[in-house]
Amino acid sequence: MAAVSLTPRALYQEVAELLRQRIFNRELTPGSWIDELKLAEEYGISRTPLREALKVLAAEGLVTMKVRRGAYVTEVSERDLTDVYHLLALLESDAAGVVATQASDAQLKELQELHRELEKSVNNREAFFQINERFHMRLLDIADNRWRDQMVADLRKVMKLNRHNSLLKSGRIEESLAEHQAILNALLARDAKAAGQAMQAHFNNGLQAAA
Amino acid sequence: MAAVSLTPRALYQEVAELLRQRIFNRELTPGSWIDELKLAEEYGISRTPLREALKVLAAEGLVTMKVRRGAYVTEVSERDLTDVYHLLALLESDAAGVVATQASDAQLKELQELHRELEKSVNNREAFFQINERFHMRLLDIADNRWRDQMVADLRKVMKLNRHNSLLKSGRIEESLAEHQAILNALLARDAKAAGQAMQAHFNNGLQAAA
DNA sequence: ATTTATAATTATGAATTCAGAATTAAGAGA
DNA sequence: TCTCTTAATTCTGAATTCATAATTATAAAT
Repeated sequence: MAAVSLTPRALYQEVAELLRQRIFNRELTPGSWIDELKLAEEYGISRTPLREALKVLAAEGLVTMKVRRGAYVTEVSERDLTDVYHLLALLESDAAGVVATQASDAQLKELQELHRELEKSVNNREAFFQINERFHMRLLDIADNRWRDQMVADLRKVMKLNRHNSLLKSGRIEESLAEHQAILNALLARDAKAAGQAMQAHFNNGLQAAA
Repeated sequence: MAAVSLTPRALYQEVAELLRQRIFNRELTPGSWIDELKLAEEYGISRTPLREALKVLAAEGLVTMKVRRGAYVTEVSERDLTDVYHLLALLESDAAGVVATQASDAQLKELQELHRELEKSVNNREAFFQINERFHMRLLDIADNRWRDQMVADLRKVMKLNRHNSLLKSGRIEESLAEHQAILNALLARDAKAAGQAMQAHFNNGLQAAA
């Protein structure tokens, strides 16, 4: 049985994804030059789709194009990280507020269920991290604004450029869980303001822990 | 004297800008197919840089790529406009809060000066519109977060896809001026919360007027 | 040995060419 | 006349080729 993709992506998109992974894995490090010829040969493709992929990554901010000098992996400063984190907090807090007022009871139940799973995985850092991610994603999903989703996705990519991108330090699991509880409580109470504030607090604590 | 650009942009960027203009001018209307061959010939270039430009526009959301079917000007629904407007309000309100706390006195003076110019142009719709734009831009500039600037720029491009993108209906000039006064007052008082709320109110009124 | 000028190499940017998918047109049969 | 099949055409996606800018290497001169 052939494994044909259900929605066949264009080659340049596949390549863009491969490059993203290499950037996040630090195989391609911030500031380093991207050798088109080498990569094209490595992937067994021509430079054309590779160059198209680079343009997409440039639009995402992962790569910086210099005229007649090629593409470089973007270097993010501490300042950039602070700025991006600020925006993520803003967007997700807003999403929490929206969810508090507009989510269906069933959707809130879903989040409640995710939170229960989160509680069960306090002793498994990896699982906790994953479920935490799913909670945030599901919240955004319920808030249902594709433009915000796109922005959050892009900002998260930029965060991942940083070496210390783990917003969840090991010692923070207990605190993080408590903060999630506060968010959930506000959502269940359908208190938009409290939900936004709880999410903002969650992010503020995360940043302090990361610094 | 040759008019050589100081920072020579790549051809695909020039083309991207030309296409943006054509999209905003509704020469290329939402939903319509973009004929690569015709445009390349029209601009006297090959399809290569044109296709790269299309990928950039796709990343911006102005254009939608369909595999093996080419590029289409993105159609924005009423829902999209509401969602985008919501985010613009969120981002600019946040910027106002930041400016209230972090701007220098000189920077606040600048905004005050812009507001005075705004007051002087209540009888000139076009001038009012332009100065209004400058006020918002300068505010974002002072808030000084390049990632937010990029997001706002992209969101504004999407808003411009809509036929009724004038956020400033003729009858709204007086109200708009009053709202700006409220924003400025909060900034001068260095009241971040009030500044954010005033900006939010400004946007809320704008949307109602546009609907 | 160091510096400057020139040649060779390398890499980007863009045009051209090629392969194949999608669409349209043409034609055969009911 | 209408429908289904097949051929021709068109267009996208990708490889290849070409021109030139940028860099590196070489050589000459002081």
